[in-house]
Amino acid sequence: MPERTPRKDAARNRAAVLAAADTLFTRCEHPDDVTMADIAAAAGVGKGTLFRAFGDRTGLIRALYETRLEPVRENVEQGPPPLGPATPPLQRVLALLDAVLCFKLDNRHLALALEQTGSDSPYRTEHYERWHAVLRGLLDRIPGLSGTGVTDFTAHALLAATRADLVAYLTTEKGLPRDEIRAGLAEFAARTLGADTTPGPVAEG
Amino acid sequence: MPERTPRKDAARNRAAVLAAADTLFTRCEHPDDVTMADIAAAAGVGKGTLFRAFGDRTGLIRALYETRLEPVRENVEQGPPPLGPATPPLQRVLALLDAVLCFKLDNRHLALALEQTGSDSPYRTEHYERWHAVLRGLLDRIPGLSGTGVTDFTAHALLAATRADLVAYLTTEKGLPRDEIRAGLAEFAARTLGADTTPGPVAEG
DNA sequence: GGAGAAGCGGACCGCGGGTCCGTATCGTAC
DNA sequence: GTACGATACGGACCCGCGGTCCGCTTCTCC
Repeated sequence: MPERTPRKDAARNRAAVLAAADTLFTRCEHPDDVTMADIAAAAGVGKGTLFRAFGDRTGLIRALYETRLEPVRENVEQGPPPLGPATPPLQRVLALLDAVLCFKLDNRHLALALEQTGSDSPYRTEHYERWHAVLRGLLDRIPGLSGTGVTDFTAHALLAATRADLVAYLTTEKGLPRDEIRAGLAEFAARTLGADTTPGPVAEG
Repeated sequence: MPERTPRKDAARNRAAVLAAADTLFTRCEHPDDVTMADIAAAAGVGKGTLFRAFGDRTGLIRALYETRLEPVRENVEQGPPPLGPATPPLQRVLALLDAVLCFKLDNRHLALALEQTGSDSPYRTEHYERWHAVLRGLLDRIPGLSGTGVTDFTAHALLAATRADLVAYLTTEKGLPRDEIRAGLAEFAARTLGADTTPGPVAEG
């Protein structure tokens, strides 16, 4: 439990690996194209180092994902409206979903890599539990939804609409432009929340 | 294009492999536990036969999935209400979603295996396109939704709420009972469709 | 600067998907 | 029934990837 501080070279290498993995996942066509050996080589590091630092492939991807996600998390937890806590529930739900969607659009390959890490459910992650808890809490505060006991499922369902492979499919296969997907999600969410449909343009976070 | 009929032993082996794979996937804890060699052994067949018949692992899983799904498809396309075509759109959407959900509950491991076939998007399948097309067609006929141009996304989003890994997570990790999930999905769907919430009990198909 | 802990790296391993080809079986023509 | 080409069989084999191991290097602390 003393949580001793890591050695200098270890910290440097860890950062190098994350950076290398980031660029590799960004450039690649499909997450499987990026092997652990590739990442090690790109980081100028041995494979052992990489596994020592992150445990396994899933651990590395998770760490990278969390790192990238950090700014969004911060914005949600203590940022200004419309993402921050001062926003009224309904608008904040919409803002949050849009933020998650945009994140997945911007980090398509990384999110894909994370979600399709075969042996490990994408739902068993810290950040998913976090999003779900926040979303559920907001839904409970929306009139007409609270107390029905289905806010839990609703939160899951809304997040499911931002799944990385769905996003990848809509953009890559179907060629849908970014804003069309955002508008689709926004209207879908608004509808399930009982808000009237106001499809006005959305500002980028 | 002549599509010559397969040899008798080939047909027999194909059936044996499908049957073996079915029981193995049903029994297993996680889809990855079932290897191609396992399936071949259980079917009393060489690995070569298996790959000759189905191309690759994905092909085998897809074939098995489609086979299992066939009755549901038939019911939707030409069965009696509430799944069949005679049902008014809104109710039929609900019935269809419930049918898909029940299918995934009943074939959890198989659906999981299919959806997490790494290198191949679960959206690029015949049956997904089919469900989506049907659903979208129904949504277009529901007053208050048609013409908005978002029925396409809505159909995707509704189907996303039935994703196999979400279902697996809710049942296995969260321990939610079957009917609670069905009720959750039903209410969620009803809400997005603008129907008032009538959480009455649902009959099993 | 010396000792010991912490970290490094890349040869190595096991396993699983996919291939290959000599052999067995089937369908058909006679 | 038999002979023969086409088709399918099967399991030894290959390859690539995630993950491990251990002799060597580098850091840290006194």
